[in-house]
Amino acid sequence: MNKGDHLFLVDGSAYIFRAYHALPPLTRKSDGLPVGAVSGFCNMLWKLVEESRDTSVGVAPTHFAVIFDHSSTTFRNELYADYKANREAPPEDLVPQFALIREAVRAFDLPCIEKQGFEADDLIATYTRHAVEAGGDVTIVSSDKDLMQLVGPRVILYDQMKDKRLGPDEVKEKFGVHPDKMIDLQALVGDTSDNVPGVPGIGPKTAAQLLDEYGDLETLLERAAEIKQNKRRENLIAFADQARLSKTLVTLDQNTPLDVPLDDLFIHEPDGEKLISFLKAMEFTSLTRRAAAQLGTDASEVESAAIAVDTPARGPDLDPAGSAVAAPGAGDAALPLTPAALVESRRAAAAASVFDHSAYVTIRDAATLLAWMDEARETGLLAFDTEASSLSAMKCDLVGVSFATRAGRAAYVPLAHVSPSGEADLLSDKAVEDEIGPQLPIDEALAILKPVLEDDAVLKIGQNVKYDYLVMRRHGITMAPFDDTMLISYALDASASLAGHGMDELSERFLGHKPMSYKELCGSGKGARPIAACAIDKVTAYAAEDADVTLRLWQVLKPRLVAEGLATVYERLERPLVAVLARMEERGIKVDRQILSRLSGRFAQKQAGLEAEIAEIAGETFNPGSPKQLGEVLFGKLGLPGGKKTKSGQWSTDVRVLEDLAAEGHPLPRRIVDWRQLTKLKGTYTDTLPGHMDAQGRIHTSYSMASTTTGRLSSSEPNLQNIPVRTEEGRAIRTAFVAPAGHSLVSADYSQIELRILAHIADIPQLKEAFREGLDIHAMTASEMFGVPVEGMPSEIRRRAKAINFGIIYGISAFGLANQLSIPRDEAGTYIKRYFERFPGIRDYMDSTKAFAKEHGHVETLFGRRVHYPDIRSPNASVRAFNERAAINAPIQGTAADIIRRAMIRMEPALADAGLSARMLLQVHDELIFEVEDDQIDATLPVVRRVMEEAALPVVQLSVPIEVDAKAAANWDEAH
DNA sequence: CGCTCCTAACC
DNA sequence: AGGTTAGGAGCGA
Repeated sequence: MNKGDHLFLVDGSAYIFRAYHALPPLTRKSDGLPVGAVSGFCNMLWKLVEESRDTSVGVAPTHFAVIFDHSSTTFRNELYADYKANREAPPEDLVPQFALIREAVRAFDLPCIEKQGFEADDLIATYTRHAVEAGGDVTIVSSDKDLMQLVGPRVILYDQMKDKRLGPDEVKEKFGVHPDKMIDLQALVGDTSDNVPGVPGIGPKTAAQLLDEYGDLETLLERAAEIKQNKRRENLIAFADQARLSKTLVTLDQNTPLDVPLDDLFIHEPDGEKLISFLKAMEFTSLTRRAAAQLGTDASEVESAAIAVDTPARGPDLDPAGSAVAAPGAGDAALPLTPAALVESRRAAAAASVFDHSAYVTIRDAATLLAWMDEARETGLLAFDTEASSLSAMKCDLVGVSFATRAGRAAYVPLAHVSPSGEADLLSDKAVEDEIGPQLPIDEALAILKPVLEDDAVLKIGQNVKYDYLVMRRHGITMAPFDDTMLISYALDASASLAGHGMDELSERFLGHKPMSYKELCGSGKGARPIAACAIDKVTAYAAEDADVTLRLWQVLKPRLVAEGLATVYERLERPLVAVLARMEERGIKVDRQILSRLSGRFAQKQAGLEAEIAEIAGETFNPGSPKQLGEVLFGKLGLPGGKKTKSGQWSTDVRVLEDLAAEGHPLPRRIVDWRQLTKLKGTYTDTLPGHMDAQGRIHTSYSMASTTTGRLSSSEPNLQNIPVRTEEGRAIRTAFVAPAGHSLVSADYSQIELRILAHIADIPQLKEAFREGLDIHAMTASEMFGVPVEGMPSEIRRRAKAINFGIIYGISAFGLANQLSIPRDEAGTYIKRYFERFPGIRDYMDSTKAFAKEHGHVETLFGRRVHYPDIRSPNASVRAFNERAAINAPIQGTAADIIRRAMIRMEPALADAGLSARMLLQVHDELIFEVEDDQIDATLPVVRRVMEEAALPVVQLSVPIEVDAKAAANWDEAH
């Protein structure tokens, strides 16, 4: 190659996929051979060759090569096993075309280059380097951003589809960095399609900005501590090595050994006959005609080539019917069936999962649905998932259901899909059916599903079953029995550092597979469409995949319960609660709209008054809701002494700061505090709750069983576990929670449950004694610590002791206690020391819990619930300390959570046995709320109290009494 | 539009 | 200081 020569390098593999996806699927030759991608490839290549002859556009090539990936594993996999790990297997009908495409390149008389163990990109990089060193120019035909790093004064990238040429300036414009910084940029951003990790939270824009500021990746990583934004700084520090690894992954190898030297890529005149004969064999008539005309060959005189195609035999891991994950019974039978062996075989099988969307079935008639239900009866298993119009189980409409009977075998039944064109109202039913195909009438489909969903002999498997359970209940079906993969995962792996138990996450973790996302299906933001208006074949792929994933997750996770000794936790504390919570959510609690609206009005008035005063005092109108603006007014304009700063360096304006300022006599902070409280009450409660009411005036919260680490429930949409109680104005909101005529609300709450549990677990004689005698526990603590008699104790002393008691439960620190009591840290330290002297059992408990957690990586409640704290071994002292405190708290908080769960599970049968109609509505961690017929109140209270007080029995007999206060009243405020 | 930060409601 | 959910501000894509 000489100066002035021009090398064209075609990224053949990228070309193939573009050709495949650009063309309608399943283009076949007359004998059935799929050739769609070959056709697209030939057309693109032909066009490229034609264009490149036209010297008016660019420089005509003197050298030319088409370069392919050879194998899926390269040297990069040695650096990083997961490289390209989430690449899906190529579509089935594309596989036989790979060989044909290489044939095509040869027919064009062009060099066809690939090399074992190297990616096409590395070969391209190496040829590019050789060409540039020889003084030539290079055009790389590809749009892959991985190749941008090669762009330079003599090297451009050509996107043939878009007819765009990218030189250094265009790269800079597109990515914000020059090509020589592309590698650093890619290392930061990562690449999901190649599974290059990058740094989380850094996208192309941020990366470009950071590189612009710091110059290059290494400098950036070294100086990461200077970055202002919290999350960004932490990620850059935590993932620095990951960024460096990413950099080596994305850096192309320019020194690949070449089997074909650069000079051999010299172009020569194509052999017309060879090309025409190939094109004829492929039955590409129009391209044959064009090529014949251009090359001056008479196509009719050329014999069609004999093309031998080997369709590779499908390996077992490509079998969509799913030997990938063994069906229970079949694949497992040969194993020694110890729990651990079963777990291991399932884990290995699941990790090798292959998903094939094209194997999923859309069911549009009764006969097919019946046949699937027969299959479920045979296997005794049915993974089941409902698709509905929203995430709110109590409000949504059913759109379709999907299920799987074994790994890889899954189907979707569309039930209420509408026209994607969005003209549902204008179209007749007939027109809709013509557009989207027939759907089983919803009643007919549910009638077929019902006997199986209610069949004792068929285990239903779901992910977050409570949702599906509720949706089906609203259609008259009560699912049973069932397993819930989310709850199994929660019982197994509840952890502070591992994120969650959502299906996508579990799938990636256990199956190594990223399922189609809801966004991918329906879009997001403005472009989002309801699932009912999405193309049914896409919904089939999505929904059936969910059922398939759920089934496979169950196969991996369920055996772990026994192997890890958590079956009891799952079966006694998790699974039975699903239906209990579902019924509570279904019932909802009655709310008086009038009371809320009156409160809103009152709050609004006060709020307006305060706003006027605030503006008056500040001498300007500003938004008191903006901590930023408020900080400027208080500490800038008014020059008040600023105290704390927040993590991001702003002045803190939280209650504590404002209260302190108010104590110093300035009128503004007090009003801000009041304004904030009113705004909170109004915005979060009185204004918002009415929007959650149904036509009957009831609010149905949704409980999450798997979103806390400790075993507590959480409540959302709306959160009914944080309804105000502390202040009088806040409590007024509780008066709006009422019972219907002839009924009252009963509130029953455990008294000091966590402290009692602490007294039991840590075995503290004085505490246990005090609880047995029914003494004031905080006063007793104060008396022990400060030597003050309980009689006539100043309230401040008791307050401090109370804070310490709570602090102990929270895994006390001098810092935290000092903060809570607004006292110096050394004083708080002295308190803690004295506490430990008085109650040495507490220190022993804390030390042994920490030691246990460090050794095992988890702690346990009295009922065996496990909470994992892997980070308790962190080298970072503050991370470690945080995990230690959490590990101390978890057995206490978690045991309390277990106890109330047990009470809830036993409550309904106990009430029924007593012939009572009381209905459990809400749970607020240590409190249960019921709706009770007025004439049954006296009979109900003792039953409720007894079930709650005896909930730990017979598994655990606490050495302190458990006490429950229960009261009936017209509204929640008075009952509490 | 979506994310982070700050604040605040609860046990 | 342990465990949560929610709303508004502010910012960047």
